[in-house]
Amino acid sequence: MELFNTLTRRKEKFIPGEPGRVKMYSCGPTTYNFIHLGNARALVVFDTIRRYLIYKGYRVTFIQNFTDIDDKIIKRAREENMDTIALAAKYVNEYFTDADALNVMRADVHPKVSEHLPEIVEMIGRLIERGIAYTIPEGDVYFSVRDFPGYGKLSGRSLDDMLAGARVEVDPRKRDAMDFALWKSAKPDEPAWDSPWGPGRPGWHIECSAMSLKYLGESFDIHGGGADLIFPHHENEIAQSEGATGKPFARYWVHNGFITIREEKMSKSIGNISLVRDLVKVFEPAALRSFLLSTHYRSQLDFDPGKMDAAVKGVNRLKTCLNLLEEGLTRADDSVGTNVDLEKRLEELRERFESAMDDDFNSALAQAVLFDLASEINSYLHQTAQPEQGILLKARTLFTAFNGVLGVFREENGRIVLKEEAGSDDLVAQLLDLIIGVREESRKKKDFATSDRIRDELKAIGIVLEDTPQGVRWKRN
RNA sequence: GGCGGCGUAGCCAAGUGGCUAAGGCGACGGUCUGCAAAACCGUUAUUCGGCGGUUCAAUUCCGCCCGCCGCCUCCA
Repeated sequence: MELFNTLTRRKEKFIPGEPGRVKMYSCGPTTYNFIHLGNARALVVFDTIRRYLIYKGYRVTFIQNFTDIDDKIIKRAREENMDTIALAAKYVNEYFTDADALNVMRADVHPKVSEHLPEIVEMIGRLIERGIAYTIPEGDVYFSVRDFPGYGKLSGRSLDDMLAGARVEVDPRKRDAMDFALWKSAKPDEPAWDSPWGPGRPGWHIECSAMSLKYLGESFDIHGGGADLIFPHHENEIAQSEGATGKPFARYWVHNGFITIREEKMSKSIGNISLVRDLVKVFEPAALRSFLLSTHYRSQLDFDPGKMDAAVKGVNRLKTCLNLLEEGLTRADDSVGTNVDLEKRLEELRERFESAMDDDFNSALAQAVLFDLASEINSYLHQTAQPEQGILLKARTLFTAFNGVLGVFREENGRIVLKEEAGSDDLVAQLLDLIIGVREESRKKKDFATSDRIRDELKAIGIVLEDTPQGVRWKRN
């Protein structure tokens, strides 16, 4: 298995620090709002990577933090006249609603900054002791980039380059313009925590260093996040962690590309931020997830409602296949001879899927294999009146295995579930049975005017009827 | 200014120094159907932005040019 490592800027063979075990950390959201499509991409990308590692048999420990202490939260809380912790807690809950909708697995631990102040303070103290952080009279603590030799190694730039291109006004209290805050002293009405340097709050970057250290140790395998985090966030994390422990931090750095909306950068000023909350009202999560995985994770991905059509249709094709497969199983026979040819092709599909994912998690190619599997299944079912049970079960197992990695469809007890919502289903089903029965009578009498009218009008309210040799099928559109 | 990416069929999107350039959507023809739908079968890039170079051979490597985009500031 190979993955692209931002640190070395090339694909590398993946060798975990401990055989059979993978420790990974991904930067989670700052909880001051609902998550948007860009957050969703990062979530889905790292969830898929994690799922594939599990598929490969690794024991994976996955940590994703919540930044629940932050300037943006303070600002938002003021606007809403809320307590910062309460506001952050609210959006942590909202986060789970959206992440669950996207079929993103929960992390093993979702640590919050607010619950790790002692660890953070401890780490800052260590950096001061080691002489790579310093305090100023106001109570702020800064990291001294000149005292950490490797600064810039992740983003591939030198301190001098950065200074030349710096656009921010330099705080004269810093020793170097690139020094960044580890601890910010509190202004009068800001939330504050005690520390040896006075009341204040942690800087943005130190939390990930402190929490990854606590849950994964000094060195771990994969650290991920959006490409925008490479600098300064991840660069600073490396400086803090390696500065404090003297050990190499994460071995592999994985970054996902950005999402644009209709070819435009997603930003507040353009006003084109797409919230997951709104998107799932329009598109089913399976289609969103399929869309997010239809491009390689490092590439930029353009979201356009029009482009979602292909994803929606594609997912429908997969769903139809799953339904045909289940139907095929009801008329399958276990006494028919084995289909050696198909069995061989299924095995080839598994190999193709794995080599796609082994190659820097090429989910676009992996999805193509899933579509090929659907074609194989449909084709077999089409040409076989009496399908063989064993091969169908194998095909279903394979489909489920692929889906288990891509996470397109929800699964319960190892089986894919397609029903999006329950509820009134029983009544709807009964009414439809009734209507379909009446329509069948018209069809028998060749009263096609009536039968077509029923079909057309059902279609208008979102119910599609399909007449098949196995009877009438209906589905919601 | 510094760093990086991209340009493959109508759209989205993989990919490879030489073997039929994946897959999805769309379109077209056929099978099935009372008609549809779904599914199946087939067609849809002699060609991979342009120009040069390396090579027996380049879409794939190198150079230049054109076009597009991202990061360098809070941001997934």
